[in-house]
Amino acid sequence: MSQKIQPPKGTRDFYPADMAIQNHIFGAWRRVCARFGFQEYEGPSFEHLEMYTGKSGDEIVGQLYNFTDKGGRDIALRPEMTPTLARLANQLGRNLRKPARWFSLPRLWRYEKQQRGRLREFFQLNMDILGSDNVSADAELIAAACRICEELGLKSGDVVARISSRRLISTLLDELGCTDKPPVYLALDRREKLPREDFVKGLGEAGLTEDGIRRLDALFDAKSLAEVTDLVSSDDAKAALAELETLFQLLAAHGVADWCKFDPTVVRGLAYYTGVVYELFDAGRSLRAIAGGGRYDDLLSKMGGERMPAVGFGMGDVVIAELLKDKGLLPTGIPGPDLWLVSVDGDEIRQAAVAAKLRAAGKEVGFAFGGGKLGKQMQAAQENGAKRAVFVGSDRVAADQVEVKDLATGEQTVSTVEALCL
RNA sequence: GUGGCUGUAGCUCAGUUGGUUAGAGCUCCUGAUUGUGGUUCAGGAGGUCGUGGGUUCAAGUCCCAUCAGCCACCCCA
Repeated sequence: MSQKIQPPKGTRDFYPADMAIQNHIFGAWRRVCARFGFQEYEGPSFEHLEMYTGKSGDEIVGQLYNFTDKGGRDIALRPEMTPTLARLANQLGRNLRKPARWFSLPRLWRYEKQQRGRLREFFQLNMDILGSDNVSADAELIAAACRICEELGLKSGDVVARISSRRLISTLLDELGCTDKPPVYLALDRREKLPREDFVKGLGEAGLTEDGIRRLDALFDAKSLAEVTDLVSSDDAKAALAELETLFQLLAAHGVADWCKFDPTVVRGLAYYTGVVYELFDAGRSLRAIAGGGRYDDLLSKMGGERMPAVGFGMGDVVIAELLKDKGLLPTGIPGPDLWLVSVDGDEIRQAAVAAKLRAAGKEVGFAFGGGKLGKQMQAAQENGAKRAVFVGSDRVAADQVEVKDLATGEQTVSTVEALCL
């Protein structure tokens, strides 16, 4: 047993039953994307290493699967899709029809220690809208993320989209005289984890006064947008707040208000977010984030293109599958053919001919090789997930007839191959 | 990268204070059922106890290392 080669750490094997689950999730992703008018794109599964180091610095290399190819090029398996998307968009330049609504289902790789909901190889739905400043685009994506959860059988009480705004925090920090924002974002992101004094100290070093820290606390403790109104005074901050209010009106119009909640503590560690940010979690918070995203208006220009407002989110396949499993919402068994031929007289020539005729008519047909006892053939029909058994070569019916048994109900009827082709 | 827990048949697990041929359920195979599956009954196959080393008269049971899994931290694109 130990001699057998195991799959590499953090990877998964997909047996038919696993693929059925995978296809269940992918199917929901594709259906909702289609309903929202998104178009699918793809890119290479590996890119130049600098595409990732340029954005996040060299320490990112520790989390990449990278290598030098035979031509001496530094290559990395893609750990995320957004840089590839940005590259594609920048290549198109002005030929990109805006706003573009694009989605992709990339397989991604990250060299990380695996845990529940986090593997080294996984899939992630990416939905992005390029070229729209409008908050309607933000709403569109949040609504899509909620609809995907719904499509998979989850209820609004199972999942909550926690929504905040980088812009709101940023403009408030301007008001408070903050000179160095990135460290503040980091501190805010860990507000619940850091000891209080470290939190206060960190903010103080970033130029915040005691009064400023008090106002930040008030923002982070706010349970609704209304509570924030009194906390902001600058025009910029008021505009950011108004944008959030519009967002929630739009989300209500989309019919996903029950799924969404204003939560100022959502900051997201990623530096490139500039506006609305959100994360979807299971209500019990027992798992990692199901999805996360936001507005990143400056990213494409930073990657060498022209300014291009953009919004997007990513939803991994691992966490959502865990949640569906916990909720008992995963399909069981393997998908089988509609029909399973059972040869009564052992005439495999005739069986093959019947199968060919049915298949030509578009029917799904399987059968056991080499015939065998009817009990065995019936068992094979069941094990292969067939819905109906078709007895071919029965002497109980006319030569051109077959007996058809519904495996779920046990009901058996007489028919003909021609009738089954319809 | 740091810390903790775990690793026994294909799967889920039980194995007393270290002591004769390592157990159960499920799965699988065969038969009851030579024209019909899912139920039931009977029988059978399948582990040297993750791997390597050490302690001991004796180790699945103790110690070390290593690999793998789980959990937390870190990180989270």
